[in-house]
Amino acid sequence: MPTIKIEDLPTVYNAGETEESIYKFWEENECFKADARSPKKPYSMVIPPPNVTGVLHMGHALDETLQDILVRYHRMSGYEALWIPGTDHAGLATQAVVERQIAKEGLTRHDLGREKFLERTWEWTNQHKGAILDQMKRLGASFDRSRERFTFDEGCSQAVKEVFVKLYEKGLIYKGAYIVNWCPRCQSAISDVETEYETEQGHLWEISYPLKGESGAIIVATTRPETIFGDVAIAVNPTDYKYSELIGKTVVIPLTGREIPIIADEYVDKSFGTGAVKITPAHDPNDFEVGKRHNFKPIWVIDGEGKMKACGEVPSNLHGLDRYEARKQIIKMLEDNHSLLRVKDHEHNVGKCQRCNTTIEPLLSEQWFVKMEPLAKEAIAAVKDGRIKFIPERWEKNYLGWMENIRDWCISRQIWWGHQIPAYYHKVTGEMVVAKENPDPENYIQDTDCLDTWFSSGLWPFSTMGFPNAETEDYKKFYPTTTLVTGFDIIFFWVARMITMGLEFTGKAPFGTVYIHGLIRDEKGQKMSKSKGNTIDPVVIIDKYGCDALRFTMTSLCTYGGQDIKISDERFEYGRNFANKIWNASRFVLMNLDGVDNNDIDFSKLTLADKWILDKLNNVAKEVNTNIENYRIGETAHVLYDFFWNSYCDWYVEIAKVQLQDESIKLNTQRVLRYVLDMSLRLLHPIMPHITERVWQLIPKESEFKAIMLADYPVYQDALSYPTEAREMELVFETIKSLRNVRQSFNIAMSINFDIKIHAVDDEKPVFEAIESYIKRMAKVENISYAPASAPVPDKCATAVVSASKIAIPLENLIDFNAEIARQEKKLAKLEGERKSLEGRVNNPKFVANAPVELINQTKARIDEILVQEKAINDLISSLKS
RNA sequence: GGGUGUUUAGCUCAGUUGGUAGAGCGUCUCCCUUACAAGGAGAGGGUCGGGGGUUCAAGUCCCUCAACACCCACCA
Repeated sequence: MPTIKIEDLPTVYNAGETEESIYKFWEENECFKADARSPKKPYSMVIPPPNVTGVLHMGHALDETLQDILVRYHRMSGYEALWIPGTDHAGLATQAVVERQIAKEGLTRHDLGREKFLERTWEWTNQHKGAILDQMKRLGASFDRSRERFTFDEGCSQAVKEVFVKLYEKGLIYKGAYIVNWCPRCQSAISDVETEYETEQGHLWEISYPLKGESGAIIVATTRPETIFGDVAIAVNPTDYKYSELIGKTVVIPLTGREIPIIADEYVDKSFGTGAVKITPAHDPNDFEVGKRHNFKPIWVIDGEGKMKACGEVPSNLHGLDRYEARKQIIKMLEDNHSLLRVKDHEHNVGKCQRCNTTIEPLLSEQWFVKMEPLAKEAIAAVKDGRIKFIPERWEKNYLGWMENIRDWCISRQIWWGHQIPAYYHKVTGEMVVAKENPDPENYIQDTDCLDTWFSSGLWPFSTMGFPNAETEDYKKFYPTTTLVTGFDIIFFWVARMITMGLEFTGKAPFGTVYIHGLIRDEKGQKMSKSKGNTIDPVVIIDKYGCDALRFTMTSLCTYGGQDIKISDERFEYGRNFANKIWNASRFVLMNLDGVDNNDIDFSKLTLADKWILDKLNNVAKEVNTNIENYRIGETAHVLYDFFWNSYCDWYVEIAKVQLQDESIKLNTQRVLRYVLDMSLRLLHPIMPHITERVWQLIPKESEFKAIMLADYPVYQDALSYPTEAREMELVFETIKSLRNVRQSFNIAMSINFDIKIHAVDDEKPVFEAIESYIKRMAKVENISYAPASAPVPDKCATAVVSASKIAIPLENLIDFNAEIARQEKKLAKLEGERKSLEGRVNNPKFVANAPVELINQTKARIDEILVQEKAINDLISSLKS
């Protein structure tokens, strides 16, 4: 690396330039590559694979940042850290993209045929597969691209087949006709978790079904009159006296005249609508159940495109009509027929396809399912017995609640892009064989359906490690993974399925900890979405503020409780300013290092301030380690921010400027400055990787280290603990602060130096003498003289009370006595208030009896301290008044 | 209908076992002090949503009410 003159570095940190070159440096040196043969303890993680169709958004930025912090921290803490990246083939989403593309050529996938269409989709996928991971490089993600995987690659496909066949053989996968959530736009079944409910303003139509062979009718309420042709019965509650005489009778469906019976079923709610329900087993899940109980044959009247079926039950004028158009026509027909008695407004929940927001059509069809209950047992046990821990804990309840009421998982999708179901049918006999490979391609054809994308992502933690081969080096070294980091929105979709599949097929929980963070929202707390136009593009933020600024800001907004995070563009100024602070403080230190290339501090020469900052750093290191290990990442950011800015920059660096003037301690001060900077950078590195790496490489070193990201992470050391000195240092701070306070109160410019006289109590005098140089420099004091504590404060003085001593500042022509008296009285009132509340406590016998001794002594000591100060202030006030 | 979360300074939010309320931003003063004005120094600002309880002591534990947010289940 060419020699860089620190003085030539810009005074404003240039994030963009730095980040690109630093990331390249890491990649070129293969810093992210994990070694399966390493003797170090493993720390492993898999990325929640983003969709290949995906574009980087703020949710990724948060998720990837948190993962990267954990990986970098463990890598520096002596673990062999592996983070596997990859992407999800995203069945429906990707297929939709390619379909849109070929639509421009005027083609549908059916025009191309399955094979050609898949070719096109692979082509598209291969072009875009790496794109989102490339974007994630801008986040500084230290994942191992040499191990990059894809949920539809050869290895994952093998894993899927293995799992499918085994589950089938165990009887845990079955095929059957059930009501599924059908998306007429995607033209595929979707699972329960892919369905979202929205409240919609609809109508409740009351339709009269005349009784057969006698006068009278039964009135039925429905929200979906277009399903009328699929009715197989009218159901009433068996205990409903209104209808008891009608049960068993026959009614006639208006418009078609088909005859159906009136039956009794518990399912019917007497108080809703008219208390009578039409039963349409082919198009409603509850009706399907009722139909099954009463042995009715379902009648399909709506097809997979959401259009009225061209069948005998449906009047021919409606054939092929869209369901909503048909509804209008049917209502009109019923009106004409005088069968429609009433229309009421009715608010109800309508299921929507999560992907395209199309209203789903409950449709009876033949699909593949995974029987979840037997699998859920172990998945529940693993969380209950602590093999898997959720952070924060409350998600455990959420997970368990879902698992304990688990429903079978519809895994077949009527799409082409994805893992084709490994079931084969004999062309003639129709006999079905489930196997990894086609037993006889001459005579058998494969099931045309594909599997739900989440089926393959459910295997991700072990399919990426080589499964079904359990003998690969990666599998042996890195499986199971240590932590899984994700948002709560995919606990059911993904986390739950990885747990069930992992336990079933590897016998191990796929990860020990599930760290759930909040979701990113806009400044008003609304979900970010393209349609709302309230999205913030992480790349734009990175360009504007820098990646480290983005990471630091996000991290500092993470709470342990995993609250959602509201962000706006300006919030990132916080991280940018901090990065700039790091940059400039580092520049100062580097400019004053005179080439000092080691941290060999001479401990016999440490000053009070040196010991204080070392003690502080030591405690910060301890806190940071504990915090990260307990997933208190936001807290980590706060601790480091406070230490670096408020302790190191605002106090120690300022003090060091004084110490650097003193030749006898100059070198040691340089070493302390260097050491604390070095360690601070390491502590900050997991959160702000680029700037720390950049600065760290500028620090002169006796031997060339490769990178800060491979350096040791600082830990607490007993040898660096100076609690006594740390407390003594408080006197320095207190003195300087009160002098600054006086300066401000009397409007004395920083350019004007003043003299002070310290009325020191005996045991504090030597301490004041020891810290004179700090006081002079940092409070802009010219001369310091001393007087006995008992001596009266001279006239025309502003006074500061510090600890038990008084400091008098002669202000000749400047003093406004009344202002000074008011200032002191205000301070006195505050002290008195505190003292009284403390005295009330100490005088309470119950407090004395119950409170810890430590607290009692502490309280008493504080009261004594206040008394001393009060006396000092009172003396002052009376001398001012006279 | 069931569940979870939130309510603390003007704004956005921290606050680990109960022990004298914190940060960032914003506001007001002063300052280009030779790392940094994306900076430095200082100030002001809160009866911790309402009510009740436990305790010597409650932002923190218990009960209750209210408002908001979200999740699950779904009634034709």
